[in-house]
Amino acid sequence: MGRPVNHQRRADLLDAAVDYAVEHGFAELSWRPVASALGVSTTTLVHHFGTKEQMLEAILGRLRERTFAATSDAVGDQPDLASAARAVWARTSDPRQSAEFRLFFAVYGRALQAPQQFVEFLDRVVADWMRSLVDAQGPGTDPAAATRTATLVIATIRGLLLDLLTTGDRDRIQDAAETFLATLEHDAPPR
Amino acid sequence: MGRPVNHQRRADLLDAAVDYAVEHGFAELSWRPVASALGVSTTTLVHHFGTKEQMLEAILGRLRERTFAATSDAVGDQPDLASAARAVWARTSDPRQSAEFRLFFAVYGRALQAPQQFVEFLDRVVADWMRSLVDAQGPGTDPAAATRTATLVIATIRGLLLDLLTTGDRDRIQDAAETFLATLEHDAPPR
DNA sequence: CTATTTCTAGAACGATCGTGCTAGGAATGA
DNA sequence: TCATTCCTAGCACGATCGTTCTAGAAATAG
Repeated sequence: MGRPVNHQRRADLLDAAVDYAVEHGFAELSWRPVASALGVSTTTLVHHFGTKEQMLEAILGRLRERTFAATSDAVGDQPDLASAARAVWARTSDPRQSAEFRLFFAVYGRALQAPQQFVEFLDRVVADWMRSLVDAQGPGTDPAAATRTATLVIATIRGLLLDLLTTGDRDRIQDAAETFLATLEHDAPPR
Repeated sequence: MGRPVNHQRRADLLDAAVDYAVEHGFAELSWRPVASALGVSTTTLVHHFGTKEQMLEAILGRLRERTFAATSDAVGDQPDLASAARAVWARTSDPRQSAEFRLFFAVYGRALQAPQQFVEFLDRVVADWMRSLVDAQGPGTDPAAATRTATLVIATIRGLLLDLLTTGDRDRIQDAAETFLATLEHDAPPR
């Protein structure tokens, strides 16, 4: 009985809030500016998200979904880890995603200083990728070697992405990425 | 004429402020709590640092000095890049420095979303290390290869450090680090 | 229609924010 | 000594913060 809950409304507001965060930065998220930009009142946001902490949680959860989905679905289509890593790097280094990754690292850095508040983000920001990249190496791979390689791929791609977002030296970083990807191709068959 | 400027006083306050930031996080830096923790008035901080933006700039500048100094001075003592990278990683992954590196990444993420405000940090956070690691490869190395290798070393170490600060899985990450360092040793002599 | 629940807005609360003003003690040169 | 400059503190200002309260419009079931 009564008016039914509109879940789509919350999802739309959340997506718009993430867009706002991508544009204006994670550090400057407060009810009033966000509400103003979204064309609603602060009360509306409070109604749908609860407290500000919960809104931040929702935003970074949605952001993690976005960034993971935007790059990980290419992994499944690749025959081996080297191809998968190459596909991930291609999508990761896409300039059209740079704003979203900037927000990603802003959230990441903040989460490292408030682990109890962003526990889910920290739990999944590495683990989701580990799972995906271990799977990409096939069931025949030695688990220890697969874990080692996946760890290295995640770290290198994120480190290179940090460099790219910092300096914008695409040529230099792409050169280094090629070198790394080449080692994956040569070492992929565990000899 | 008049009372001379006490530069040491500002330096001491700055160091204490960095300590506070390391402990309490970069996101929660405001005059009053910092002043209270340091046992001074907000007026004193304003007098020595000017605006809050200038204090943040001073803090992250000092932080970058600290983190760079704590790890880079080992580079000069090493005979080749592989040894240098190994020494850097050993210091970087030292648990006693984890709080400082957490702050480092918090600042880094925030800087990526406000590049004009943290321009000096972004200019130097990669460049200082590039210089140091290119030098470590000796004058005989091909410049392009040296740049490529230095880029990869910086990215990998920072990516692995991110993972370590996130998950704390020291064994897994150390294992991946060893693999990476081994490739440096085998490829170091440009054959 | 009525009853009930959701959605939205506006106003107001106390708290905290950065900053400016005022003023007095501390340390120097003349 | 006196004049000058630095250092420090207390206070107040306007702005913004997260949150709560009140109330009306919208959408459902009966």
